[in-house]
Amino acid sequence: MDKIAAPRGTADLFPPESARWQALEESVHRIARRFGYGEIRTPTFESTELFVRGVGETTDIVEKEMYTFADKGQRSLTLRPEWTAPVVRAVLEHNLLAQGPQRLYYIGPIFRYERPQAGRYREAHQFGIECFGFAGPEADVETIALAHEVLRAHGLGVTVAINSIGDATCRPRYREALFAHFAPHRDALSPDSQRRLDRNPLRILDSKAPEDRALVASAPTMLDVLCEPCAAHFARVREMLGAIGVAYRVDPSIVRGLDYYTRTVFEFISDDLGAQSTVCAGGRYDGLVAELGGPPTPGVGFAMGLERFLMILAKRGVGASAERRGIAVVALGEDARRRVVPLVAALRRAHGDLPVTIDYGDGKIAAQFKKADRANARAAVIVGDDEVRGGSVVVRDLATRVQESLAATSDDATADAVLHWYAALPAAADAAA
RNA sequence: GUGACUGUAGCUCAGUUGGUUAGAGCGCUGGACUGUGACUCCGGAGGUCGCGGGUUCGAGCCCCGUCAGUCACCCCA
Repeated sequence: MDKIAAPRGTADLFPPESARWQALEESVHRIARRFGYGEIRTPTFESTELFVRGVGETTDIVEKEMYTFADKGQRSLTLRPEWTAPVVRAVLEHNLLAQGPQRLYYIGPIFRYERPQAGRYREAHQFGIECFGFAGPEADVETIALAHEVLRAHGLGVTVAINSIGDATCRPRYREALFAHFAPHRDALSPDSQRRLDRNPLRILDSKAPEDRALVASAPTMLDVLCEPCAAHFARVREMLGAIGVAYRVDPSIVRGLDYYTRTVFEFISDDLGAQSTVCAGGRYDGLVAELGGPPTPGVGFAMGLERFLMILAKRGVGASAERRGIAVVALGEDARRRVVPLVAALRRAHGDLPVTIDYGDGKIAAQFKKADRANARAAVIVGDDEVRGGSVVVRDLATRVQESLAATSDDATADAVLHWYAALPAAADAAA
């Protein structure tokens, strides 16, 4: 087969699926704006160095998942595997922090070289926010509240799982405590966890291996070891989440994979996603801005996987029914078709919002009605030989099958008459009943 | 990167222990009905059986490779 297919782990998008994406994107823009966030767009590729420093040299993303290439000038570039590092880079490059705290959101693709499976693709799309300049727990809560609102706005009742992974003071202590707990039982751990023990003992906590379960359950939790400022911060986060009515559950096994997180981390999890159950995840990253060469600046944010979100909505059948809307122009014969072109233009000009379609083919009237019906048009405007001769158009309500004849004069006047008639139609739901 | 399962029409799928011109439903299209969507009836188009190799007198079916999809691991949105 010499047909070229889309690369592995990528997908084409077209109607009616693309309409679901548009609806989600619009709602996400609206909600971010409502929280006072402004959109940031950054290049699709960046210097490889940005991700190595920003995400962490020993993370899986950097070690094996990046699309890295050399351009013709021998620069090493990488397709964006995540948004936080590029956003920080842009904020620093344009010195936005000089103007005070920044609330930014983004929506767009990321690229990771992974084996595709449910909810995982090589090109995926994320919506997320980054809030810079607020060290207090209010910013953590606002971030969680925004994510919560996006999910809630689409009818998902969700509980956020939260944890604190401490800061530079207490996290090293916790690593030691974990190591001390697991090391004596090294041989009893799963092979993966034996490896984690040396590289990053925190990762053992979310192991799925059954042989690890008992040891994980008896392990000390981060919350036992938190330094006093971190403990106070976490307590305030919990208190305020309760105050704004966001349901949460403390889950000490949440550790997050990227190096830059500090203190609060959280995940929104869904049962509808199979093994990739996280639809949205984030946390605080107070060290990242300085790490990338900026002034020490606290930050907190999240990333939401749009494919995963849409997957949940599809599974729940949310937003499945499209309403009947718009006008299909039916022209019978070449003469009528020619004369109807200006009328179609006038209809589209007159009312920017209604879809106006026309079939330029030679199909007979029954076929054209069928197409209009399938396309979910509400009304048809019919022009045939009789109408051309008599100076009229027939307008038909496709929901009730009731039709009438309107006088046709100038194209603009006819368009007005048609739209006036359309505006008076009963609601589609009533019409169907 | 590891493992399992699956690739037949636009879609969903049949296809007997390997055996003539590969089928169905839906969709598309023409007609019955020469200007009205449903239903019914009759006709038509649409397939290099993912691709490459092998075994065989003969492969959609068996074997190997490869590409892709699906699911899980690792990891992550």
